[in-house]
Amino acid sequence: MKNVLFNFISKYISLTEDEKNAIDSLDMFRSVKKGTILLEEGQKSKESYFVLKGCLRAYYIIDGEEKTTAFYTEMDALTPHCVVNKAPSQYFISCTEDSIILISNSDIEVEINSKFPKFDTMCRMLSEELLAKERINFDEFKTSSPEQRYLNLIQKRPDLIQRVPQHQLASYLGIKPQSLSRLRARIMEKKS
Amino acid sequence: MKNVLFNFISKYISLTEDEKNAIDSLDMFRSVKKGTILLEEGQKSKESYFVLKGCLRAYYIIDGEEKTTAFYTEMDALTPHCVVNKAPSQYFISCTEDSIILISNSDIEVEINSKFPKFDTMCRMLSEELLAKERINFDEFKTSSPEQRYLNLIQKRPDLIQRVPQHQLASYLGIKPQSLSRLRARIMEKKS
DNA sequence: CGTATTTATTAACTTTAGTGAACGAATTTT
DNA sequence: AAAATTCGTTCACTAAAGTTAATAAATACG
Repeated sequence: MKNVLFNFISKYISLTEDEKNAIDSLDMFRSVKKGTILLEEGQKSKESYFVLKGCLRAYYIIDGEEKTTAFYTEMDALTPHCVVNKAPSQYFISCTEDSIILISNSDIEVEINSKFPKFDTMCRMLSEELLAKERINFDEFKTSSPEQRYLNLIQKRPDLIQRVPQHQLASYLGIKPQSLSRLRARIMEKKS
Repeated sequence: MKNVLFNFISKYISLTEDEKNAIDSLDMFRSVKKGTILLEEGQKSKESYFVLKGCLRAYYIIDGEEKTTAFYTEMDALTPHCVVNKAPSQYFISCTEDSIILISNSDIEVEINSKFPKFDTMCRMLSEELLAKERINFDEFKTSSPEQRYLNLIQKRPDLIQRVPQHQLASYLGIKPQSLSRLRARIMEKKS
């Protein structure tokens, strides 16, 4: 698992042995059981997550209903809004599978970043990249119908359709579970 | 206008006179006329933009139709996907008003960032902030109906409704111009 | 200035999503 | 193992968005 992390980092910066040891000594790896809630609405957390194995889900509870807005899987990084904003979280984050994740604390990050400016650069590159990706994603969502979004998801993240319950996928696609069922039936119809 | 920029920067880092002069000497301020296209589909640009005054619009052309996905106004920063990705742009960026903007080049940014690590930190903070905001925005979009999105826009960016043509707003809200017209009529109906 | 084009609205009709309810299947709880 | 809950699908119905077309208003252009 350590190597998975170092491989990921090496896409952005190169690390010396010293730096690798520094990261190692932070002891950020965590095994979390399916169903564990990492962040709750109203909480002021300072934790960011990096998924090495498994799947995290972000969801709101609006009028008593769960609204899933994001899934984070292998190699996905997530800094919740409340960490950046220093305000109570508006959403929950839970594990949809037994997962191995990296948890970092923003206070420690500040320390590390000032000790190793390289990390600052890496974080900058990573969040610029994630921002660009997020925008493209949003654009695709805006410019397509629920059916197109579903077909697009099959192409881009086929694993999600297997590993995540249908009703969570539905709100991820911005629709109700019944509509997703219907839409899937419609697609099957067309194929035959 | 210079002061507007320095005020913005001061939210993230503090600058010495030397650093201010360094920025100044880059001569990045540009006046652009309404209608100017800053980035075209297929282009490999290295330019990022910061809006001091005016409004930029990002749009795709899909099946011959313009699909507006974003507006950038005063104090908004924008690094197009193609700059991060080093790939041809999928969308256009144009000025919807006479504007004063800052144009920076990614090659120069790399230089500046290595000379003044502070800038690296600022860029990291800025893009982390923008990423968190973008996600919240996307979440709101996903979890609400076109009508709610429109009402939300009135609250959050009332200026846009004034300064931007209706049909561009429509695709920004993920719907057709006719639907926006109808939806507006429906809201008026309810109020009375 | 008048003409052409673009923009916004309205209407009729079609398609698709939301809603509430019912049902069996799967999963969890006891 | 039985009971309870959750999940996915289907159905009938309602509400809202897409589509096509017509028209009026605003804007741009020669």
